[in-house]
Amino acid sequence: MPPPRPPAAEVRHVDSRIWRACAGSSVQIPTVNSIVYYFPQGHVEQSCGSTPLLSSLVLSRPLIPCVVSDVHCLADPRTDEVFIKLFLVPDEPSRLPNQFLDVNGEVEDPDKIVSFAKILTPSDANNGGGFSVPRFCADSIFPPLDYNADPPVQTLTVTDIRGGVWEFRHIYRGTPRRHLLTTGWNKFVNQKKLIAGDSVVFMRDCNGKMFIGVRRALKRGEGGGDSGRWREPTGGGATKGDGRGRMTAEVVVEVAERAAKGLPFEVVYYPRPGWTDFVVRAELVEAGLNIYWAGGTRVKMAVEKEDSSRMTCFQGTVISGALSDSGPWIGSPWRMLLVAWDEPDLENVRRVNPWQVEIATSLPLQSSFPLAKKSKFSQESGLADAEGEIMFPMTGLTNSTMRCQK
Amino acid sequence: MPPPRPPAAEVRHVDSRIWRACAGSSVQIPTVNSIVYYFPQGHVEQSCGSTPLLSSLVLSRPLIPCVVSDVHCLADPRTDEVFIKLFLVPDEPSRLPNQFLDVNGEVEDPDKIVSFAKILTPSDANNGGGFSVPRFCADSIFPPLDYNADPPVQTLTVTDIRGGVWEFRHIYRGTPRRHLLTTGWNKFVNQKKLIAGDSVVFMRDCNGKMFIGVRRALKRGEGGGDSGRWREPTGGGATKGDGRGRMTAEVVVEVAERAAKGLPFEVVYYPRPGWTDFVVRAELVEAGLNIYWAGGTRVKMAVEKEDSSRMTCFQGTVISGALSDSGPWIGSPWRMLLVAWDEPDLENVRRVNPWQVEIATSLPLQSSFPLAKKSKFSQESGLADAEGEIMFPMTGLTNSTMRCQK
DNA sequence: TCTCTTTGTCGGCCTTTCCGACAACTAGA
DNA sequence: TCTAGTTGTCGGAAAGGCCGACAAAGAGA
Repeated sequence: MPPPRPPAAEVRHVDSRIWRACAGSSVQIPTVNSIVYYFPQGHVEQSCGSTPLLSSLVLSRPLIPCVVSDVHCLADPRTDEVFIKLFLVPDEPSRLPNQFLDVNGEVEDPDKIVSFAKILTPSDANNGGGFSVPRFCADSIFPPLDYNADPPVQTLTVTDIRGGVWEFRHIYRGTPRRHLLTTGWNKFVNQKKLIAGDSVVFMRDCNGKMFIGVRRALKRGEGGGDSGRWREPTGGGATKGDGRGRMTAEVVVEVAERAAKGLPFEVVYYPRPGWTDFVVRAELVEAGLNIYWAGGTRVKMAVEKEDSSRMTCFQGTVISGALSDSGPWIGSPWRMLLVAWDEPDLENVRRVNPWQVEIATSLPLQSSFPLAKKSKFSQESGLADAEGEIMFPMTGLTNSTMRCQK
Repeated sequence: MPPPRPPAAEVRHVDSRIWRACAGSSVQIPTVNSIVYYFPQGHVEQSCGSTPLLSSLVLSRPLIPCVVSDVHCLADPRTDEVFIKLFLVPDEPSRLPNQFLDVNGEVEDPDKIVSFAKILTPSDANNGGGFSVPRFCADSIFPPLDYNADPPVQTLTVTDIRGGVWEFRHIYRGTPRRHLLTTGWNKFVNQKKLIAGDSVVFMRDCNGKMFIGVRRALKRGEGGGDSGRWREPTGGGATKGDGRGRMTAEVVVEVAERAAKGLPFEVVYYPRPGWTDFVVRAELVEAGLNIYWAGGTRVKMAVEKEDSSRMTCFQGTVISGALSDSGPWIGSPWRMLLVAWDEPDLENVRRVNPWQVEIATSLPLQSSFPLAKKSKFSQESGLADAEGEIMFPMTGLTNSTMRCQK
């Protein structure tokens, strides 16, 4: 087989199903012509550099209804990170068709892509060449092994987000038996410059063709707190930070100005775990704002457990829930809820958006929060505190199960 | 960079300059609309299987003038071997434009490709991963090394004939210092299934872009004699023979019949070292046939030294030189010359074509046979005896120098 | 809390490949 | 024939990578 081809230097358009699987099943892609709200305040949170100076016009419009005129699913040609570019036209909300694609929705997609993500352990990323394949991944994504063979082994041919083809030897061995990727894995790790804490996503489409994507872990300094259990404790050569995924303050100012003036504009969104989306489906926002968030209201929110790959539903109590009446953004609903979480780990994520939480019912939690509704909360499953610092990562195993703790 | 891509299964069209460098600088590509002679007798020599039975029509036309209507420079998708497909229309010779492309011609091509071929030693092909780079190759083809570094080292990015990209680490080290390819080389050898005796061709175009091609050594049983100094003495797993490059007797019969009837036809020619071309520029043939080859005429011919990569010019004396007056091909000029070579190694290549030799002058040999005229003899630099058996390989170093021995 | 399953990590060992040393060979004087 | 330069081959050494063993962590009872 021929050797590596030089990667195309330009940004690459990605199949939206592959894109969604790479971004994580919790990310939603707005559909063209749907109605959304753009929150310049949330946009500013994700900018890098000094806090931008915004005009009074922008500050007077904390949420701007828009029609989505186009959606580009893209991948960074250098890092393989997926991101999305939204083309938005400010508009008065009207009841046009308003829907989000939803990979976990009730409507079964015949072209559905199954996927599985795993955070790389140090053994996966650093040691001489192996990847421990979780059983569920081997069973649900990889082609069936011949377990009569000794040892059972196969070669996987997998396409990455740039169209590059990789081969991995998949073997089932050891005592106790486990699935491993050996030959070819090390090359992939080195080529993609993966380190412990990054994730890989294995995907399989309806034809059995396999794909692989990567998700970079958050870097130190880019978000608050240590972003993963395997992240290097200090940045001794492990920091790869480059500001990617952050827009400059200047760009945000320009975008917010255009939006406030009613001019068409574009925004780029990197589906980083822990980043709160600043373009949200109008329906969802309105539902959140129609609720009177009295102090003492019990709420729940789906997040990642810090030391786990599973999604967990935390509960808390609303302390206050009124529109901002001070600071630059008077009347803004952005992070209007102040919540006291039952879980002490969440103490520094007390300010959230109303559409990120759901009122906790007294019904059994499992049934009031079925798996099929996971996506309802997924787009805001990352949290940030009032300073926009990220508190914990969404490590995003796509096989994550939703469970609400008592 | 992305990993191996599966090779395209179809035959690949190749840039004619790359093609020429891979085939060896001694091979000429006829140009479209040029006049050539087709020799069915030479075509038969290269067929495999039983000797085909030819009609009296074919036998009565040992050389057929044709116009070249199209030329396809191609590469075998499996072996990377280059070959050429000629589309020929039988015609009476007329003085149309008649020229051959000539890479070594006097006219300097601004897009010229420089190339260097080397026969793989066992160390190059078998051992763990190294390739000894001849100094001339490193100096003339590779980008300049920084000899201040210790050791001087660079990574070469090289495109193969299928468009696949390979990387080789090029290092200058050891005592005494020499150029080596290390990392990446072994993968290339394994991928291309190269063995000692095969050749690789390094090329560089005017933009500095590098290419690599392979030339398979002749296999035992496919040609006469041992075809190389490093070829395995017996076929213990080393034989890769598959008849490739040989047409079946049936195909040759069909082609020859069409040609004799004046119908357009196609021929495929593999530029294997040692194979005599059976489609020859008309001008060259006519010049050869216009000479009266009296017994005793001293002639010289450029061939490969058996134990060397250099081209050498051998001398001999014509014993007889008349058109065939017996056998099936009455009146054929094919291999009409019987020569007694000064060099005993050539004893079993006594029958050659008139256009393969040149009358030896008494002038100093070097000056009567300048480098610029090498190509004049290049298309017949391989030899075959009366049975069409190949006597010695044209190992084809493209930097070969021409020297006539005393 | 106990047990069973899953999977992260380690040291051992085998394979690959990188290296300088040496010697064979060639070209030129 | 001699000499200087080039390059093929070898064995040692280092690195890479595959392996089972063990144990830690997690899930379910």
